[in-house]
Amino acid sequence: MITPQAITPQQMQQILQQQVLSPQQLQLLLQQQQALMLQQQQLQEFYKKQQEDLHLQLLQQRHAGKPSKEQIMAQQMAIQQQLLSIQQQHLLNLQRQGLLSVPSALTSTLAQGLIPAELQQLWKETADARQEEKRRGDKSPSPPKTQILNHHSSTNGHHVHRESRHHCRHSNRSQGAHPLYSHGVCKWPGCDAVFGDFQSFLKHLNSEHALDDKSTAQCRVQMQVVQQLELQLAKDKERLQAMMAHLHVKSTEPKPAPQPVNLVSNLTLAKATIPKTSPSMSLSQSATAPSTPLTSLPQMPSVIIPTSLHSMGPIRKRYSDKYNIAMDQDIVQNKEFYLSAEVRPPFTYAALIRQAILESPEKQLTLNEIYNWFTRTFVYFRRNAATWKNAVRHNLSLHKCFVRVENVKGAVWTVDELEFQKRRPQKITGSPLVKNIQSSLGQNPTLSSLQAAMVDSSLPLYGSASMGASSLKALASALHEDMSSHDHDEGSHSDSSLELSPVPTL
DNA sequence: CTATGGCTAAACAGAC
DNA sequence: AGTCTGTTTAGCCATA
Repeated sequence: MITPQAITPQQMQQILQQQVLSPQQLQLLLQQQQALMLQQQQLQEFYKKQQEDLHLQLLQQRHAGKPSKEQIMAQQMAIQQQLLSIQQQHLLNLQRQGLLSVPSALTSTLAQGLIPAELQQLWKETADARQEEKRRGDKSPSPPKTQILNHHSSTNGHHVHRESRHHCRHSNRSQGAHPLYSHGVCKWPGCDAVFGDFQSFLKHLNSEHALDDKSTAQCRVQMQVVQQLELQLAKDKERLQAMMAHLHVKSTEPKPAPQPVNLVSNLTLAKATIPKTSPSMSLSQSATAPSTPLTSLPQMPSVIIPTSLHSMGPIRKRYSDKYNIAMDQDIVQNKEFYLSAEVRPPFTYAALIRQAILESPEKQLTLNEIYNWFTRTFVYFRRNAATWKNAVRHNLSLHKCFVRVENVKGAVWTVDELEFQKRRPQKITGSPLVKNIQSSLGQNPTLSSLQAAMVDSSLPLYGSASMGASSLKALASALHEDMSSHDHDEGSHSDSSLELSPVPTL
């Protein structure tokens, strides 16, 4: 996911730490980010609506006659293209709004930390964008885009600038052509100061938004926003290409595999709670219940980080024991996933064995029943039986927490919970999210792209707008962290992942 | 660097 | 004899 272009929240935080900014200034930046997120949400809503419309049309078609698969695909592609247009437009808006005043101000000295090459590139991009826009304005404005943008013009937020775009284009010639000035309002991010005439605006711009720490920081943030959006745009373009390619090369439609609910966040959540002694839900109970889409679980964040893949070999990081709430929730919630994907569950054998035993009505199982639980619950354990069965036996013998009880029918295994809790807790340090991604990508370089794709595909179909919002939210969260004290604990690292917006199921 | 935990492999024994 | 169950040891790796 993270390309060299993208800057992680941690890096962002680092950048911001170089600045001397007051909490108020940071607050301003945060507000700005939130406003941008709002815009992302608008995009998302619009897209969702398009999907709903499409769905409605499909239903009608179904009633009317046979649905044409080609038509559906074509419609989906049309929507994808519309989305791309919106994103492109959005990018242009952002570039113009947040960055165009920079060049004049920066000719004197470069702000600390800003690489000249970076700025040059930035200027070039913004200049290109401006030229592009001008050219388009001089010729004919593309009607579909305007239409699309008007589609959600009723939303609030002080960064809604679709109308101003129009206004700009017409008023630019007469009123000094400043993209930061529209409708008598200063369009510098987070400013919104009102001016009667263009001259007073210019005065304001030079005094309030001169080259200082604050403006530089805002500029940086805007750069990040633009970068994120560009990334997103690139991704959506790629997706569109894939869709088009798919339509040309008709292959068998791959069945979307169930995706795991974010385990990392679960664990983080679990850290703040007392370890439970019994499972909250038994697997047998959930087995009879109709399977619900995982994304519909309201309390669950939607970031999905698979820890290993089929034939990836053993993973070394196991989330063990202390996090058994997370564990049984993970197993229950990702039941379908574990049953369809040959993914090794990220728990130790000991934890799994305990889970198996505790799920049984009598809280005791024979060795064979434990085996059965493993194969029943995880596809992964339907292969290499000799290996994992040996490991199960080995664990049963090795750990004092497993107690063998002689029965009339033979022997059963039980769990000594006290002994189990005594075991040394596993600490998860740093940001679990990042660490997890890093470790999983780093373990097998040859599979990194596959894994990246897996992480990527965990995002909802067409959920690109929400993705943009997520990254922005992470950005905002980084800002937020910077505003609060720096002595955050382990748990706070996952805040951004926890706050990621739930994505719509299409 | 050391200790510890976890996984895999394997040898071995006893029961069935 | 072959399989299952259970115990133990050893080596490797990752992490604290």
